[in-house]
Amino acid sequence: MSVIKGARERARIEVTAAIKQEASKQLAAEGAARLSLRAVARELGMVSSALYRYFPSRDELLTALIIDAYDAIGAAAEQALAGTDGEPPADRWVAVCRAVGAWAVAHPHEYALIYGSPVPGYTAPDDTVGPASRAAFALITIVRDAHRDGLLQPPPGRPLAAPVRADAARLAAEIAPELPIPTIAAIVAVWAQLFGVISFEVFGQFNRMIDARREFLDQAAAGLALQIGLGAAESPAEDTPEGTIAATPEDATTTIPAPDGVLRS
Amino acid sequence: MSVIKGARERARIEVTAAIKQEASKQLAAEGAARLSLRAVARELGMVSSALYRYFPSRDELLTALIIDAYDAIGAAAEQALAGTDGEPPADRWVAVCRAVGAWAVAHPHEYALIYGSPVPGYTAPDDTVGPASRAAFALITIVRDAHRDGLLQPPPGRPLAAPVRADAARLAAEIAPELPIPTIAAIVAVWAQLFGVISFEVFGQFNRMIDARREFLDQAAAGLALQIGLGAAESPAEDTPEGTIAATPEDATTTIPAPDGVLRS
DNA sequence: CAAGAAAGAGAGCACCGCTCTTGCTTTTTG
DNA sequence: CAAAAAGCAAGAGCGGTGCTCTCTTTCTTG
Repeated sequence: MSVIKGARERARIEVTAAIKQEASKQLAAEGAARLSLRAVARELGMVSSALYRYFPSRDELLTALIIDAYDAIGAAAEQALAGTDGEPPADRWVAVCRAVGAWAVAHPHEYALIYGSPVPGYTAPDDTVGPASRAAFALITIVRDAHRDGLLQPPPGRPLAAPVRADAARLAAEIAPELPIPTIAAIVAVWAQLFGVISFEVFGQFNRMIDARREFLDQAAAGLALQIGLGAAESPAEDTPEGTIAATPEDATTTIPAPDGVLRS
Repeated sequence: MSVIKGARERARIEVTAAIKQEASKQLAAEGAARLSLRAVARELGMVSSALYRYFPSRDELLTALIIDAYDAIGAAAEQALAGTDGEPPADRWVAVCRAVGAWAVAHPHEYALIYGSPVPGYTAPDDTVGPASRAAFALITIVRDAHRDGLLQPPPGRPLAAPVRADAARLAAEIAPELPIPTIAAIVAVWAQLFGVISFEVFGQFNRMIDARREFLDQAAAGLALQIGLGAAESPAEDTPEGTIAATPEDATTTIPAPDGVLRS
């Protein structure tokens, strides 16, 4: 099936990739609102109508970029996860949260595309749900591992209301049957909350409030771990040595271009 | 100063209001992306260029709508707060969170305008910061009251990293000097987390996961209260009677129009 | 009342997404 | 192998957008 079929097919693949790449470039530079089919075509030296041979509409192009973005943030999460195999669950959790946050800050427009405001009522095409859950699965893996190793405490807080419990039970059956129901509910809540913090950071809601963005996210992530029951290890003094958490070297390119117009969102 | 100055001035005020109202209507119906100056002008029976006598650009119009939205969600929070005077802090907290969430669900496009994705790097014009903080102040009021009444516990979790502590201390001096620094930091984190949950709900990220939206938000809100140190009252059994929290009658119009195109965001 | 400021109307510019038709090339098929 | 089919680029064009400029009318004010 995956044999090369001929010059035409190969060309199609290449052109499609080029379009996606140029679109991705413009997305990163200017944001989804300013992404223009005509501009992409112009940059590629083709006429705009030719582009419709490859993507039936602008929305379809953006959907492709959405999938890429989900994949990228998922890959960032998985990569961070992979580097933390033996560590205590809370540390692994914070590491993955930090990786996700760093990706978001480094790719604000892509992040906005997937965790910003879509048209409400829009249900994502099924192609997106797979890539979309990669990041979530990375976090779930930590919890499952902790559970396997007997390091998972029950989440704090009042018992679940019945409908929430029902939802969580259904979810548990799908993704992690061995985990306690309250833990599942806590994961979902904490997952949303993590993206609340990241969104506020990326979207500038912390602007005149928090300067120490990285440290703040770490702090919040640690709090979220606690909420799931990924308690600090037995020796809380050793838990998170300041130097490790608060000052990682790879600061990289967190500066954002800061375009002109506000909105058009 | 506020004396009426003449027919012209009065007309200007009225026309400005009419424009804002029509724009608001289109925003609610179609979303910010589809809000068009020309359409607003058309609906008002004027020509599009005339509209520029009142708003110098589309962005300015949207900024006005942003302020309105902040005011509306702030008013919703304050109104919910006002009805909970004698109640235990955790209950008040949940009530305000629920009011904010209900407003967001009822006005998804307006919510997206203020808590969705702006252009990153955009710093809001100073006109917006006042209205923007109304909702936050409502939540802070609960914490201050709890503190005054001796009902505030220190927030759980590890001690603050130094830079976070510095940010929180600066914030504390501005808004609530009597509160402990860790509490301030916890409020900021929890505030962001709350909007994470609400955003996931409004933007459909919970779509195939959580059906019991309202109960889930209550559950999450209760957890957030815990994180601030607004512990459950002394009698945890009486804490949140199922009927009160889980099933409020006013379900109202939570249905979202669900437009066609996905994105254009 | 006349000068000046404010407001509306209209034309026009440079974009946008998208469609349709027209030629040309590659692939498939009789 | 030639003919038919399918894929592709190009161009023109449609209706829409935000925004600017000029011209005329209307109201305010010295």
